[in-house]
Amino acid sequence: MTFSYRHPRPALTVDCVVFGLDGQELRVLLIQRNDDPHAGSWALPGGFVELHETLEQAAMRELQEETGLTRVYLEQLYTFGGVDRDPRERVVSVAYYALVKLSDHSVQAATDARDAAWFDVNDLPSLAFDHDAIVDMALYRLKGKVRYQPIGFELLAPRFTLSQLQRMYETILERPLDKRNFRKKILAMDLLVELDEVEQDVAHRAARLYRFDEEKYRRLSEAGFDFQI
Amino acid sequence: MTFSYRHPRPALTVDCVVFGLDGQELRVLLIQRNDDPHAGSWALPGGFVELHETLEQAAMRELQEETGLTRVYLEQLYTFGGVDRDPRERVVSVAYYALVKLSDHSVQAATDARDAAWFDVNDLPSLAFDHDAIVDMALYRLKGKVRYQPIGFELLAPRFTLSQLQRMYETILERPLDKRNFRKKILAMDLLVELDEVEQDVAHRAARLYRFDEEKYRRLSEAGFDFQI
DNA sequence: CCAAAAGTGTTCACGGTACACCCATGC
DNA sequence: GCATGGGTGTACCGTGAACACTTTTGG
Repeated sequence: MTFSYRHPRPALTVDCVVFGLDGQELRVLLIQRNDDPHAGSWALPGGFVELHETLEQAAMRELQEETGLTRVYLEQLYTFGGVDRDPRERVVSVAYYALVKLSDHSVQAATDARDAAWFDVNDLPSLAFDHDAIVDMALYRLKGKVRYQPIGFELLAPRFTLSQLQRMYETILERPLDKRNFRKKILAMDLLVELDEVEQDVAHRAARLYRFDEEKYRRLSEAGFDFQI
Repeated sequence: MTFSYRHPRPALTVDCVVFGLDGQELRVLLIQRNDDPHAGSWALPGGFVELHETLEQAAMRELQEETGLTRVYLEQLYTFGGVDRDPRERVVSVAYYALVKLSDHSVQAATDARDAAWFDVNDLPSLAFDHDAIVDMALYRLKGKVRYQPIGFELLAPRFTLSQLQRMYETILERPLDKRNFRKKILAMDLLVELDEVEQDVAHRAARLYRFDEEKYRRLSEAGFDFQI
């Protein structure tokens, strides 16, 4: 079966840059291509947009199919429309970036998938198509956005220590932050809820756990509050 | 002649939100649709992406064809992929926003075009498709971006007074700025070149003219300088 | 001489930054 | 008892915000 149109059309795809935080490293989830072009190369998960689904739904579906991931934080990044992005034909791709909690078991499974793997963002293989440029832009966006929107929490477990939170910012921003100033500032925003729990199984004084109060953040930001690291 | 594909494809279009500054008003350029759907409605200029052109080239071409505009500042905004955006079939649209100098003669011509007109951004007719949402997002982006990137100059004549510059920011940000603080801050950035000219034909003390030093801005921002209003 | 906008400095409050030591825990 | 990170306060400085009068020019 074929589909005919009066004018030629570009193919439309979505591609996802999935970020995860592994200790002190920011990682990106890549899949290994089975088919040409670029068979064997690493590439971003993604695929063709179906007629019945929105772009975001397409991105979610491809992530699920190719990496097993569900319920990730997803945000549109940019649409790449270079004429020669794909050697076969004209393909326009709407790129998304996603933030996932590597503490989730669902992600652990994907990590073991034979054709999907996490790579240190500073040590990526060269990627198929223009996917290097897409990753670069995603990283740039993440670095910018994490400072004035509380999206970084999407990379952490629901309960975290202040040190983990600080390490997350240091990793993404690629610069050290002062411990006392960081705690003063983040606690002054009054968006963290101090839990009655501490870290377990650490070989030193156990740190207090906190969670991010999303509900309160929503209320405050509607009232004009500006998150800022 | 028809074009056939093994899988169905969404149509791909570009739409442009063109902003211009007319004294104290921020305006948007709209065109009146000749054909159904929404014949007679006002809509954003835009149209189908051809295979041989990039998305940005498509946006430029449509602007030229429908409004006569050339050499505008153009930036990708967002890609709208709702399933029912267009009643005829699935259409995905890459939206751009543009900033133009209403002082340009080329723009004056477009203003007179029988089916293109400038509207006060706070008094728009209801628009075809989801174009209201596109304008809303463009406005939101403009308000955010103008504060930390010197794109506002794209709305002014090449030579401008400090009062005109301040009015531009007040119009976009929709809040008054303090004259002395504004001048102190903008001059401290040292990105304006004081010209040996003053305003002409005004019924009061003539103001000094300045121009924006793009070259210097480029150099400084590569060195990490942050523009900020 | 009057109307209209141009042009110009100082003070204060607040937030960012720099900086070092004691504490709790597990081994 | 020692190694490891957890947890805490103060002083200084620079930037943002508030604020009012004199000057220039054309009509």
